[in-house]
Amino acid sequence: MSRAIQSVRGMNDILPDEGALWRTLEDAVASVFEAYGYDRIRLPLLERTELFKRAVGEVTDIVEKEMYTFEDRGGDSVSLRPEGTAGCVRAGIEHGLLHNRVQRLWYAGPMFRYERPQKGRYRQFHQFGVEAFGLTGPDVDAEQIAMCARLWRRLGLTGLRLEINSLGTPAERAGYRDLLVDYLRGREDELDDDSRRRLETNPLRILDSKNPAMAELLAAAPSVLDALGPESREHFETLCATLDGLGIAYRVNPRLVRGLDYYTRTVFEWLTDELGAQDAVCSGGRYDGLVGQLGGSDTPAFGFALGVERLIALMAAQSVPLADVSPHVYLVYQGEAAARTAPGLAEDLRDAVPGLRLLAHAGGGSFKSQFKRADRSGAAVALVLGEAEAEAGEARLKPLRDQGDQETVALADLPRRLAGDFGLPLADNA
RNA sequence: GUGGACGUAGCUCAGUUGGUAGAGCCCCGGAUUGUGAUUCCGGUCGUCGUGGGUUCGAGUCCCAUCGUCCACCCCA
Repeated sequence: MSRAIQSVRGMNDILPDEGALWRTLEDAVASVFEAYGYDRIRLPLLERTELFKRAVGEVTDIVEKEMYTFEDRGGDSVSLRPEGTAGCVRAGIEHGLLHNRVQRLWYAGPMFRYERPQKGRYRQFHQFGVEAFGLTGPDVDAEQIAMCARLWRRLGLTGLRLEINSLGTPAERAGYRDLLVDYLRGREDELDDDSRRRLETNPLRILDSKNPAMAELLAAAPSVLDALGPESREHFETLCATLDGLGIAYRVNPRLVRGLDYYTRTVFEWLTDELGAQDAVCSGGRYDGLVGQLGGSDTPAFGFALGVERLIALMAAQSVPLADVSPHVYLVYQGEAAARTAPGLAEDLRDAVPGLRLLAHAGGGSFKSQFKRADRSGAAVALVLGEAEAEAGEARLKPLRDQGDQETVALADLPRRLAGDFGLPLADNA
């Protein structure tokens, strides 16, 4: 026997056990996003490395040490996407989707980052992403935050906290950066090693350091919000007022910064304290400069991404109600006559009752083990077609979940009976 | 990349100062029971993550390696 091959580290199989969880989330996301008029776009997993360098930022950790980058056979440097916005903007520019018009898009799929795996953090992970282009005002900012809130309600999730902040225009942000660096330089001996390193590379990220020893130092640091110009300030204040009007609670966190370089003005994060260290399930913000930076005409934009594995974990932790994906009917058949009629019967029932989930299985072994299998399938009822029933043109119907009495039903009556039992419509010609 | 914990049957785990591998669940077969539940009996599955070393003898000690988990870091 040869050695079994394992999956690549940090790349997880999503087993059927989790099917209902994923399905519930996918359905909710699609319907909520569509309710706001967002259209789905499907994007490649692989892009030119240059795209991410320009979009995400050359000196970010993501680009410097977390991308799966390699040369393809033609010698071009390509990378597995570490996030979705860059590819979405690239596609929008390439196909003229963003030119002089408003565009609302969403996408879903796996992202790749070479990190050390831990709870809520994997090398292949999944995101739902939303991007709106061509809208300057804080109303889109509020719209997308409201979409998130609606999704939480729709899923039945509770305890998610919203934090918001504004980073200002690139110029304001740069000015603030200098202010912050000056402040921290003056206290360099109080900084921990990580912060001292980031002073050179990405000073804003020092603000969300988890080291409690830094808390006092950072509390006294200058705030981005004070560095905002009048227009950025008004944008932020209008956003806050809109959220108030919508009844969406939030906390202004002037130390909330994002790891990607392209954000301008509004940034936000939805946090939970039920998932350990990886506590952000959703985050995003405004990126008015990115489209121009990637070669398109200047176009304001706002977007966010949901971490699917984290939301799934939260849904499981909160025992949220799930879509039922188990079969309605488990059809067991045994004997020659039954074997002839059962496959046709199964097809006819699926035709006659659209939406009916029917699993058909040729019976081997005793009916006892048949019923066990039927039970395990999660089906609501067993439909038993033995030799005698097949001859007589009927079947035995037996509830599985609570052991009720079985009854005999004529095959001709089955469609109406099953449709009624499961609240499904009958096909027009049935 | 750094630190810590852990890797024994499909799953959850036990395995005592080193003496040739166990339980429960699951699964399969049977008995009982007028249903597939309960109860009872029987049965299958492991080169104890992998490779070295110490020893008469290692799941148990040592080294290496791979993997998992948690935290840092990073971020969804």
